[in-house]
Amino acid sequence: MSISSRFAVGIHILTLIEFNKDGITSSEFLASSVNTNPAVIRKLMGMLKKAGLIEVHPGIAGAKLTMKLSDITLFDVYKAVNVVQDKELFSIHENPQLSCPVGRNIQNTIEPIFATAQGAMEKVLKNVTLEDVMNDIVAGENIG
Amino acid sequence: MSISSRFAVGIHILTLIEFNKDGITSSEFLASSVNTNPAVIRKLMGMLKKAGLIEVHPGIAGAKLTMKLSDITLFDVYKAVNVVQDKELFSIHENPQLSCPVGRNIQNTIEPIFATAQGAMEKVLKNVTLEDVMNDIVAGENIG
DNA sequence: AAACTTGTAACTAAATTAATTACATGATAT
DNA sequence: ATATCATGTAATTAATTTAGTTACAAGTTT
Repeated sequence: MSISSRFAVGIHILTLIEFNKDGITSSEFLASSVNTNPAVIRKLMGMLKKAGLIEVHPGIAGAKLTMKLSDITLFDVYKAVNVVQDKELFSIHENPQLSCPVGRNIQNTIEPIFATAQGAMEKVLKNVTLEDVMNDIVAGENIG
Repeated sequence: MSISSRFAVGIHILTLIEFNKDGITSSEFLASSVNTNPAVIRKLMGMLKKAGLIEVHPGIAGAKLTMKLSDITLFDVYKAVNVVQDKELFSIHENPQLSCPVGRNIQNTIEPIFATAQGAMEKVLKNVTLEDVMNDIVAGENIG
């Protein structure tokens, strides 16, 4: 199964807020670019706000970033939108048979390997900032 | 969301087949160690067989590995049990608004980043063999 | 033929996702 | 102050996936 598109949409939201920084970026505006329902966007905005990435206020139209794009990594977004919990990218079967040598050791053996694999994936996300994403979008505009 | 425990169970199955190589490793035997239903195990056995990792025959009790543990990586198991498709660890929202600069570039921008992150995770799995897993299980037996 | 095994299909309950609708609450402009 | 518009949030839905369960056909052995 795949990691929720909340992550991709979260990146989209933050990038577009910056792209539209001189205008008002409402949930409806974002929803139209993402092509989804404004309520979906508002739920995500709530998560991004809770993580301290954006500033939004009830009744006041528009969201703003709280930091520079270069200070926000994809890992920050990934954590903000809650798509994968710590050490839970891979699930391990519960209650193996303890009277079996394999059954009683498999969890302890596998867990650190899975954690390492998850960590390697997350490290890539830590090394990409929203500024990198923005630059690529702008380049796509100029070349494509 | 998490990657299916089919992966962890697949590792369990293969390791136990080797551990019990002088005996007969039936789906019922495996199911009791994993603590699940034999039909679940047989379905996984079918996947492992299709991937060429084990040999099983209708009507004949027991499965055997087709290779040495040191020749099977966790990545092989991961692919065999079909838990994550190529370039699909992360899902990306479909149909963003093409009239928006961010909407029309976000997919192309994000895709390679996600592929890199997935690749980093999978690289870890490629660098661990079932022999490593077995050694850790044996060590757990001797120390723990 | 009886007993046992693998291979598979059909069905279930639980969990998650993404979308949708609805509405309370907050802010603002006329 | 009231109409208007935005955010915040809850409830509901359909679709998908998972893991388990039951059942049974087909192959093998004794």
